[in-house]
Amino acid sequence: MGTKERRAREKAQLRRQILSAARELFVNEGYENVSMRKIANKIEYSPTTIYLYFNDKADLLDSVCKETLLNLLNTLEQLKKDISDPVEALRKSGRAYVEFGLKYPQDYKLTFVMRPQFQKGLGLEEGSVGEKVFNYLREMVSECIQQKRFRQMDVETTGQVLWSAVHGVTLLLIDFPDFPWTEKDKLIDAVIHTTIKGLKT
Amino acid sequence: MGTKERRAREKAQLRRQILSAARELFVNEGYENVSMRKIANKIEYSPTTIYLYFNDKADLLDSVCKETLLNLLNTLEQLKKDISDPVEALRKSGRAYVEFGLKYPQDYKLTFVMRPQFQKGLGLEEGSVGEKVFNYLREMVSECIQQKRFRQMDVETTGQVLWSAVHGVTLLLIDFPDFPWTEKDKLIDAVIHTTIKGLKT
DNA sequence: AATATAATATTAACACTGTTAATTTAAATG
DNA sequence: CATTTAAATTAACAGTGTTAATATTATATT
Repeated sequence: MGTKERRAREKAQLRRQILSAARELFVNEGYENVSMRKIANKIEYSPTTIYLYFNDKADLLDSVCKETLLNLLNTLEQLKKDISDPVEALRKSGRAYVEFGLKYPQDYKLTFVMRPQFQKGLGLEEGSVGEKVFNYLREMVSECIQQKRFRQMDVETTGQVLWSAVHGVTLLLIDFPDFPWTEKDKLIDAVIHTTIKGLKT
Repeated sequence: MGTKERRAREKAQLRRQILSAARELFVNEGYENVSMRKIANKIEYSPTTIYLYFNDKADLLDSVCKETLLNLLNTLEQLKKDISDPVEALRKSGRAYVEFGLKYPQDYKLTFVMRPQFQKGLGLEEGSVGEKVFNYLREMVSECIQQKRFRQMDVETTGQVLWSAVHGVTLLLIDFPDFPWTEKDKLIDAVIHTTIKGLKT
């Protein structure tokens, strides 16, 4: 009686196939310039088939973004293991965050800029992957404050300040590639260093 | 013989009319959701008339953004006059920048996020308004460094760090309005304060 | 094995989109 | 009034997201 399971597996597989085609197109050509028909062509199905697996184009975007966040979360949690000093861990995490954004610039913009524009519910709800990412940040910050390495500002605000800094530099580097930036690595380090210095006791 | 001038005036006026209709629609409904036909309806002309005044939709976006930048520049330069202390001026400018973004969130996103996506040339070229805005930042930062109020980092990097911080917090507040942010003013102050503290000697 | 049932995929259609080319209307000049 | 020039319009094209109705395929039942 494994037919049902097999069908479910097959369905899930096509779903993934659609998702990966969508991601590739979104990333390469931009969300706006990708049509359902293009995605359908890529997977060699009719356009309407997609609607059997996703509600609409925004839902497709949602699912792509969810994957991106999971990806980011994994990257960050890999990193935490090897570092004991909380400030150093935060520094490295900040770097990893920005580098992730620059490695997958379109994914990053899709997730943190486009998605909120199309899907009002911000994707940081209870239990969401987005929330997990922010919780990761919370924990690290909390550690720094508890160990009195940071001045006694509340965890939330401190975390949000850090997020602002890395989010800002990531987007600027993505959106204005032709701007005469300081050497990229130097700038990223300067942003993180400055912010952390500003947070210290 | 003033007919020629009158015609030119009329032409300029219609141009402005199109521009302001476009801005209003872009801002209220989002660039993507505004069609040329919608703009045309609003000004009670046929859609194709717009093409006599602008190359295409992206050009329209460009012109709207240029106005926004001019608006921002004015806001900032107003402010500079009344403040002698350069660090204080920078702090106030940062605040004004973020507040400008929050006051016209759609304009801000249009200018600093959407536009670069649609129009590759970043709008910060020689002589552009965008360049003027960044020059404003350069000058203030330069003052702070010369007066040894900031540590001796190069002006470019320092400016870019500041821009990252204010850009980041502005966009986060715009894009995730439902996130449990620290009280808004407190967060903005924290971002600016932290960054400036991190830059000090 | 043939048939009924359910799951899956497709075709056709709707009301839109940005943009171009050809045409009409209006204004200014001779 | 006639002619030239400028401005605005209509018609059209190829494309969009999405829905409803239809066809096809695979499973379950007799």
